[in-house]
Amino acid sequence: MLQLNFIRENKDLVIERLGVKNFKTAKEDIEKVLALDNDRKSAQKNLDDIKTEENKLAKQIGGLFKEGKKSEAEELKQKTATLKQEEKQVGETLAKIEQDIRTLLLSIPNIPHQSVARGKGEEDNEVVKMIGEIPNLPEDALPHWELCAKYDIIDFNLGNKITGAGFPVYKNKGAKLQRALINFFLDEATKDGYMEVQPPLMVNEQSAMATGQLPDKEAQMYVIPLDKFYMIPTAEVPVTNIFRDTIVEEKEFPIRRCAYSQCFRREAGSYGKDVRGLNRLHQFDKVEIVCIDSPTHSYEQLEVMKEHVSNLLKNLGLPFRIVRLCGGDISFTSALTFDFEVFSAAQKRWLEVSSVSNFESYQANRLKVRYRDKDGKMQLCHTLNGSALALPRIVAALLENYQTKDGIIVPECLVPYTKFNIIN
RNA sequence: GGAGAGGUGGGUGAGUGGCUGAAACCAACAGUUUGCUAAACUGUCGUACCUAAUUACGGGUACCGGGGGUUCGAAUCCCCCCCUCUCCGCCA
Repeated sequence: MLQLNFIRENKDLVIERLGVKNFKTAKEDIEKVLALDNDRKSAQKNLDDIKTEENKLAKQIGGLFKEGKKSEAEELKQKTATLKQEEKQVGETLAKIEQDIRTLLLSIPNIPHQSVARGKGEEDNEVVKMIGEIPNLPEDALPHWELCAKYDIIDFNLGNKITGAGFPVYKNKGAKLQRALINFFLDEATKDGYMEVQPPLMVNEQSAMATGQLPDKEAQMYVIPLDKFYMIPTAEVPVTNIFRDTIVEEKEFPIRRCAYSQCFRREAGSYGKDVRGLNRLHQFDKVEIVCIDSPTHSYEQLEVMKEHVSNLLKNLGLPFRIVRLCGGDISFTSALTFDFEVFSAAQKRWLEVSSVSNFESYQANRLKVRYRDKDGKMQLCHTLNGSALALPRIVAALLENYQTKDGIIVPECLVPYTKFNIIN
């Protein structure tokens, strides 16, 4: 969430920038939260004064008891009764105000970076780069779901039986290809300085809150009701939460982590061609990279991460484009996001395979990840993350783009991992 | 799942109702000493919020796993929850 002090000092900017995100109630909400904060301050002062008085009296009473002046002590005790009542009242008022502030702050999205343009949605995103050649496939080229059946490498019907739609079973070379991609991505991330971690696949409420999945995206997660756990929609959640409530050293920057995890998403409201085959699944594999750095260096890190993702796609030989998300499409918690989309040549569609974002201090404020700056002051860190990469759509593009009449050619960089160079 | 023990500042660890925001030690930082290193000595050494002030000397409040209670007063007593350890049970 946004820092209240920042909002107070940059009120107009915040309102203007929230407008870019099409956040309708920006002006009211910001004014309301500042008004509530003023109320909070006076209530706080009030409460502190009452407590000061109580503390003084308590000391006096203690002293009187020691001197054996019982009756005087009893007299003072009477005085504390009214104070305690006041304290209770003011305390309740304060607690309510604080709760209101928190609820309101949680409902206000992050403000977008200066480079983020206004826009309604996907259609207003800006393509900033396009790399690679779009392959010329013959007219009878098959979409990946048909290739999966033809070579018996991914079985959607089997998954339907075992669990339901969106939970495919990978078989034979399909399963091996998955494993190869995961290892390739992890090795590349390690080479670029990301320490590998294996996080839990379920998280508690606090973790989901800290990275911003809760409260507003609860419907996108699978919930384990008995234990109040959430299946992770991305490794971003557990990996970023590694740093929750910690103070890191400036000399540790940039902190880089990578993790392979399976991701679980309910994808409520998706339909049609979007969910065909591997295009949108409820369970999928992904390697995630996470970075934590100081506010002065976070945007450099964003570039470094974009470079990492670009290199992966270049190695795989997939044509891709980098898209800067507009205000209408960027996520609630992000300040700046670049999507990477590969061209899936048989479907003739661009598929999002990575999303690289700088959250600035928005997540860090909930996470309480801080560092001490040069003046010894506590500062919130900036957090960033990106997919590197999400598997299913990569697989879809690989299958479609590399299909030949003899089978599907495996890109060179993967052969050391798959130990085969064609799927037939 | 059952029984017991325990959770204190960056770390170790003292503290069972007021003199404890918290001893001591270690680490860290600054300084003195020194040809250099080490040692020794001196000082600093939590966070958040409120308030005063305004670029610097303050005052107050809260926080000893989390929440609630008893009390004039709680790290200390009581209740609930979470976590860790030991033993038993179960199990990959």
